[in-house]
Amino acid sequence: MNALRIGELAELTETNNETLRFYESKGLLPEPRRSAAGYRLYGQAAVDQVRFILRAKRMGFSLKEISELLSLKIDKSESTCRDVKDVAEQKLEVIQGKIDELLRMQVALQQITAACSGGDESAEHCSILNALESEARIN
Amino acid sequence: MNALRIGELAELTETNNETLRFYESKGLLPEPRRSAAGYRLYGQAAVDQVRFILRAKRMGFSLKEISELLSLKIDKSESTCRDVKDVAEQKLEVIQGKIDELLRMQVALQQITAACSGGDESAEHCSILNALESEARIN
DNA sequence: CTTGACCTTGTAGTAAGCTTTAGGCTTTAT
DNA sequence: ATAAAGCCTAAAGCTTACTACAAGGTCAAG
Repeated sequence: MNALRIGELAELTETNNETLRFYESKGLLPEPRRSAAGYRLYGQAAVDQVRFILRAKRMGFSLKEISELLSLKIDKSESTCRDVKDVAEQKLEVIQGKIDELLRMQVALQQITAACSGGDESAEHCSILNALESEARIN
Repeated sequence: MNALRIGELAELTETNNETLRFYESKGLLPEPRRSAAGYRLYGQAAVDQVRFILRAKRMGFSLKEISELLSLKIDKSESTCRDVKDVAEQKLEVIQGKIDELLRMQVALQQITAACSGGDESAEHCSILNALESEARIN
């Protein structure tokens, strides 16, 4: 018997009932079959699909993008490998841009914190504040 | 006379009037002086501060985090050099965490896109979809 | 002296991604 | 048998970061 109720699915996938119902309402999860009492009953496919959604989310895909990915998955035979790769490569570019900017800010902050004594004296002349205040470009 | 009106500040910083007023309302920008008619008038400091905000935002800091960064700048005499350095170091940790997370996402996506032919064939066997679908941990 | 661009305030709307609340059945454990 | 735990729906609420009115005042050009 592998019929899961929503709470069990939630636990297995480390989400919660409300989020699962929300995903269903957004079309990210198909409407499951119901018990006599109207309880949602899920099988393994639902577990897989929720995990798919969560993995994609961790990759930085929005729910909208995920439903695009899911429709590629469903339409498998309709879409090409190229379609799928394009979506992923676009994501990679965005990620690279964010990394670059963070690295630049990191270097800048490291430089100014290195120049700071970090002592008990008033921050009046603290080099970090001076650096943030001044025109001195941080990147 | 380097007094800028809000539209000029917006243009210089590539934002818009509404966003600048919104930032002011959130305390990210100080209340500027006003002309006789009540128009906001800004100087160079405002240009710098808006650019600071936008840079920090591009780095992935939320507006709330940015206002913390800015408060370092403002509380000068209240705090010691150490206080300031502590906050800056905390921010560095946040930055490092974001970088790490993005790097993990990047590696995972690179691996699966590398394995994908990206060709015109049906996505039936696309390795990206398989990777996302399968139990196989991507990160 | 009026047209149009630009400014003011305040309020409301938007989008994403949930979370909470309310009121009411169902199932399970004691 | 009854109470706790779990499920149901519908709708409202929340947070972030804007964006868009509405109704009006100001200013430079022609």
